[in-house]
Amino acid sequence: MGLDYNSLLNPSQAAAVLHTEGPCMIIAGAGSGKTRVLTYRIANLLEKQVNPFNILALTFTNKAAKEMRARIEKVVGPEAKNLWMGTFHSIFARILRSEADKIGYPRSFTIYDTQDSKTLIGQILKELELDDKLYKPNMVLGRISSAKNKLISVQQYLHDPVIRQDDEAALRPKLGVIYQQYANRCFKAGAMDFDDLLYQTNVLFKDHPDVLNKYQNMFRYVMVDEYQDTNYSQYLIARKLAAKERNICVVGDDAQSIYAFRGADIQNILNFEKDYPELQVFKLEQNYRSTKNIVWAANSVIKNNQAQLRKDVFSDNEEGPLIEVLKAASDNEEGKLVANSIYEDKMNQHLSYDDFAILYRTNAQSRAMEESLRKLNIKYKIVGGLSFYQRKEIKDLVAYLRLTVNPNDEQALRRVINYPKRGIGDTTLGKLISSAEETNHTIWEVVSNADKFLPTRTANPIVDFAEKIKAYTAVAAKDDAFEAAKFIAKNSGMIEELYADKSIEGLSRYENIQELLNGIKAFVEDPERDEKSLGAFLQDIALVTDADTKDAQAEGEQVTMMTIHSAKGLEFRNVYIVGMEENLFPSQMMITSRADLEEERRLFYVAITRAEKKLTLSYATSRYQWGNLRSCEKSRFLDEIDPKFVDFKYSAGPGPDRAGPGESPFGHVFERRSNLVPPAPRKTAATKYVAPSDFKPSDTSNLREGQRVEHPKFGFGTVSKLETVQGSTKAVILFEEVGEKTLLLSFAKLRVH
DNA sequence: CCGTTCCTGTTTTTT
DNA sequence: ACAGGAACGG
Repeated sequence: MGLDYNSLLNPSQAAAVLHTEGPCMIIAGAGSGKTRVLTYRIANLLEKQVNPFNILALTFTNKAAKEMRARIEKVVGPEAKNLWMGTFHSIFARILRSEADKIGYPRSFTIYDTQDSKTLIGQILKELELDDKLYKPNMVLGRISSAKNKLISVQQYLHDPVIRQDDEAALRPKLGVIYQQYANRCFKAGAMDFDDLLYQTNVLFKDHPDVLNKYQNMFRYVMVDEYQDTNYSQYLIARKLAAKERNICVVGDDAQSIYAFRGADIQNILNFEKDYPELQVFKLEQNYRSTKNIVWAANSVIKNNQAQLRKDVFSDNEEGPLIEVLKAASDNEEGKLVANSIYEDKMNQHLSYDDFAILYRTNAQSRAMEESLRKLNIKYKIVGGLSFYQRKEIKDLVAYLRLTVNPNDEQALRRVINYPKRGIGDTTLGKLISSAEETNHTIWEVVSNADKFLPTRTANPIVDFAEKIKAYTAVAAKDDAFEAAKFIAKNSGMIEELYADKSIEGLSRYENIQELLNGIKAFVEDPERDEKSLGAFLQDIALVTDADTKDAQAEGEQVTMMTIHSAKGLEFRNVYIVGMEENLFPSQMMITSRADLEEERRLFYVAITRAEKKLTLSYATSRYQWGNLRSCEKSRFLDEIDPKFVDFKYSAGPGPDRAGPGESPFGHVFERRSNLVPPAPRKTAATKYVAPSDFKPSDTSNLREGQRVEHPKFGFGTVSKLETVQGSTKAVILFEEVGEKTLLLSFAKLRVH
């Protein structure tokens, strides 16, 4: 065919595409045609008669992989189907599956999702009788996860003096023991968590050079997308695979690194330069996506970060409108302003709702937006949040399927051993578990031989259950995934149970099960799948996220709503970034260290650069949080945008607010004084105290006993006692609603009346 | 063993 | 506000 890359691409893009042999790094600014370059680069390799089976392309999401494969197919035809393309997790899950026996796992190992992991950790904490105030499953899992991502084994963890000191200093000396237990239990259950998929791949490659050799010969060309978001474990896999041919190409943008919390390490970019001194670097700096104003605004924000590679992103597009900033009195009003703005822009400029996206920092923010959009009859879809596969009824059926494929799967077994109810309660389960511990058997071994461990009376239902599962396993061995799942759904009694529930929720649960079965049917009927077993299906869905599925079933025009994290790699004509407030964006958890704050700023940069034509930012001066109203300050990030590119629009209030960004650091103080902006309605003002949005603490240094004060949380009260100990003053205050409280004046926010 | 009520923590992001 | 877990009574 002979593609003329020089006419299809700009000079730096073309250079990156034409470089095929040896290591290369492409620094790709936002909107600089990165996917285009990757697509043509692969097309170029195929044109040079490289076998598609010899090309490995690792992407960040399944969706990105799917998209790229489709684009390559358009250029080179059906050959594209044979490329190895997918996320690190899905590609190496597939490889681990075929090599499982070499590292002692069953071929049909289960993949534990985050919930499974947390539940298991909770169980271990209970068994070890540890204080769950000190050891929070979330935090423990985070610690284990980061150890695995740095390839620290259980043994290393237990013996490393630095780690031990850290844990002891944090008053959590048992973390190593928990890690050990957790790893043991996963192994016994034939289960890997997300991090294991990478960790065990490293183990496999390290302990079995012959296996590594096989894949080195297979993947003669390795490409890694979103390289700035890889962790050490991923970095090492890529490096090992490419060690022989050294044909490795990584693509990334340090300014868009937003997954440090998950172990991503910018260090990997620097490591890369050390590992491959002969490295060729290509910089893509022209942004084709956004208007000049958007690109300039984004640049002015990211300039505030210290840690970054030098890069000059520019745009030759039109200048476009200024960045609009909306100020609202409450989260609900923010929703209204955004919904109205979307409606107006759509009508005035004849756009489709598909052209709009609303981005936020946390999933919880979607609610206020949803309500406002519904009121204006604007259709929307939410990407992310809890996915289809996280619904209770789906997890229940999937647990049956998992158990069928891998009876040792402890979390699946616990989930369904008494669902539908069959008289196996907590006490019995407890006995089963302790029997398993004592006799060093897996729980399944005890369950399937329950009559040997328990009196007949309690053993009977358990034996029946085990027989059922064995029967399912037999069915799954000879039938495809759909036939097996259909049989299991019926035979387990789940269908019957859900069908009997005629409530609205019950109906939807029933429909969800049908939908899952339909999904399995589609999986089995897909002509491009070579394996149609239940095990293959489970492997597939374990790594599918909501962001991957939802988009496929796009129905009509819809506004898209999602977190900024899930918006990565996407683009929309008009973008709204909502909740631009201190402690929300940047998140409260991220403002204590410079590195964290810089990651938040990169996140803001990612958000800004999603927009093609128009960007709107919004914030609210008060917001419901945990059921009560809090007042909020506007985000420091708003002040970081060069004011030249910003147009401030306020919803209401005393004319234009003159305290523009950058001009007055005290802007918000004046804003709060305006009583013309009413706070959101206080529904329960009579019974429950709500802090007014203009609450401002007074100076309490002259506080006297008997004075009446107001507290943002406790409401009104009277000072009954004051005492000073070691320079700090304590006040005992009798509140009208919550009774007596002792507060430290230096911390308490009090308003004197 | 099962169902109810009460209490708790949750909201940072995801493969 | 809300869900999920613990505690308690039947």
